[in-house]
Amino acid sequence: MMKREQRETQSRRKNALTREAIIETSIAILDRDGEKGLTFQALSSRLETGAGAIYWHINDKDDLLAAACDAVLHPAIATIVDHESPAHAIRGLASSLFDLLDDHPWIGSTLTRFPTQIAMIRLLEHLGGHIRAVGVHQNQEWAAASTLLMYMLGVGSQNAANAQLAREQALERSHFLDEVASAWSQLSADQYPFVQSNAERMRTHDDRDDFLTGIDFILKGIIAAGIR
Amino acid sequence: MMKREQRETQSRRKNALTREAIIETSIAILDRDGEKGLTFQALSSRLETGAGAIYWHINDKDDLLAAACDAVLHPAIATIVDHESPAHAIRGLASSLFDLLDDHPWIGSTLTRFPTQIAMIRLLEHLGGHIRAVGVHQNQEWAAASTLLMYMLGVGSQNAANAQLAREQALERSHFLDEVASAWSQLSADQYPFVQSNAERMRTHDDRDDFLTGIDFILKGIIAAGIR
DNA sequence: ACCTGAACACCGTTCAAGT
DNA sequence: ACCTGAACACCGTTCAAGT
Repeated sequence: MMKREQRETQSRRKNALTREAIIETSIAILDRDGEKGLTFQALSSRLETGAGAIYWHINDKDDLLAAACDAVLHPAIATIVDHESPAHAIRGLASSLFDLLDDHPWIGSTLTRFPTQIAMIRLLEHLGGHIRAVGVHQNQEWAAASTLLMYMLGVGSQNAANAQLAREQALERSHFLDEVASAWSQLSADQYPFVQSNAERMRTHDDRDDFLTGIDFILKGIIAAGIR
Repeated sequence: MMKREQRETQSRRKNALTREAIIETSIAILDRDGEKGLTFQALSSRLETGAGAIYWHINDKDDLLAAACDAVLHPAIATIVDHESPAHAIRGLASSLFDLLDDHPWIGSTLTRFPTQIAMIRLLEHLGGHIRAVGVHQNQEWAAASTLLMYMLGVGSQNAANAQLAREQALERSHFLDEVASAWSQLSADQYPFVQSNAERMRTHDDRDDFLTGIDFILKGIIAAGIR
C-alpha cells in the first residue's frame, strides 16, 4: 500500500468520505478502545481526514453515537428467528441482546442515553409483539414490555460500566469481578449479611445465566398477573 | 454578609475547605444544572477557592460523583421504615428510590457508572434482606435481588437520560414526553403496531405507577418461581 | 458540494510556589 | 497541612479558506 503523498497545494481526498464509513470506523474504535477512545482526533486520523470534514456528514458526537448504536442493533434484531412460543421468543431476544451488549459494551450506555432513537423503538416493538402474543391484557401490555426493556437496559448499562472500569484498571473482566468479590467478601457479616454471604457467588456465577433468570422472573410475573 | 477583601499578598481562606462542603456544593450544582453543570470551574467559583484546592480533599471527579451519590442515598435508604410484609417493604423501598431519582436525576447514571460504590451495596443488602424474608430459595436469592436492582437501575438511568435531554432542549419534562409521544404516534402502524398504538399512553401515563407495576411483575415472578 | 486544518472555548488535572 | 492560580494536555465544535 502506498502512502498518500504530500502535495504542495491542498487536495481533496479521492475516495469520498461517507456517513457510513464514519459510522463503521467509529464502531471499530468503540469496540477496541471503549467510549473514551472515540475522539474526533482518533476518528479523523483513522479516516485520514480533518476533524471538520466529519461534521459535513454528522451533526455532532451524540448523532454519531446514536447512529453507531443503531447500526449494530438493527441487523442483530432483524436476524432473530421465530420461536415455538412467545415466551421463548422473548428469551431468545434477550439472549441475543445480551451477547451483543457483551461484544459491544458501549451500546449499553449509549442506548440508555438516547431513548428516542430508532433502535430502542424497534426493541420495544419486538418485545411488544411477543407480549401481545402471550395474551397480556391491553392495559398492562405497555407496562409489561417496558419492564422487560428497563431490565435489559439496566443489565446492559451495568455491563458497560463494569467493562469501562475494568479497562481503566487494565484488568481482564473476569479478574475485575474477582476483585469485587474479594472486596465484598470482606464486608462485615453483621452489617451486610446478604451481600457478604453472596460474594463468593460473584466469582463463580455466569452473568448470562443470571440475566436470563431475571427475564424468566419477569415473564413469570407478567403471565401470573394476566391470569389472576 | 461582607465580601472577602482582596489582599495584596496571597492569603489562605479563613473557613477551612472540607470534603463535606465540597460534596454538599456539588450536590447543589448537580440538582440545579445537571451532570454537565458540575465543573471544577463552577465548583471552585462557588466555593471561592482555586481548582487545585479541591484536589487536596478528593481524588478526582469520579470520586466526587460517587461520594455525592452516596451522600444522597445513604440517609434516604436508612430512613425507610418497616412494613407489614417483605413484599410491601420492597415496594416501599422502590417507591422511595423512585422519588429520590426523580428529585436527583443525576443519581441514575452515577449509581450505574460506579457499581462498586457503597450505596449500591447498601441497596443490595436491603433488597436481599427482604428477599430472604419472602422465603426465596438460597440459590435463587442473588438472582432475585439482582433482578430487582437491575430493573431499578434501568428505570433510573432512563429517567436521568430523559431529564438530560429535556434540559438540553430547555423543555419541561412533561412537555418533552409529549414530543416523544407525538413522534411515536406518527410511526407507521404497519411497521410499529405496538409502539404506535401505545404512544398515546406516554402522554397520560404516570411514570411512577409504571415503575411500581414493573416491581410487582418481578415480585410476583420471584414468588411464583419459589413456590412451584 | 465537499474537504482542510487552524482556531476557539472549555474541560480535568498537575504542580511549583505560597502560608 | 492546606491553599493558590497559572500551566498543561486534551476535548468537541466552528469556520474561513480551499477545490
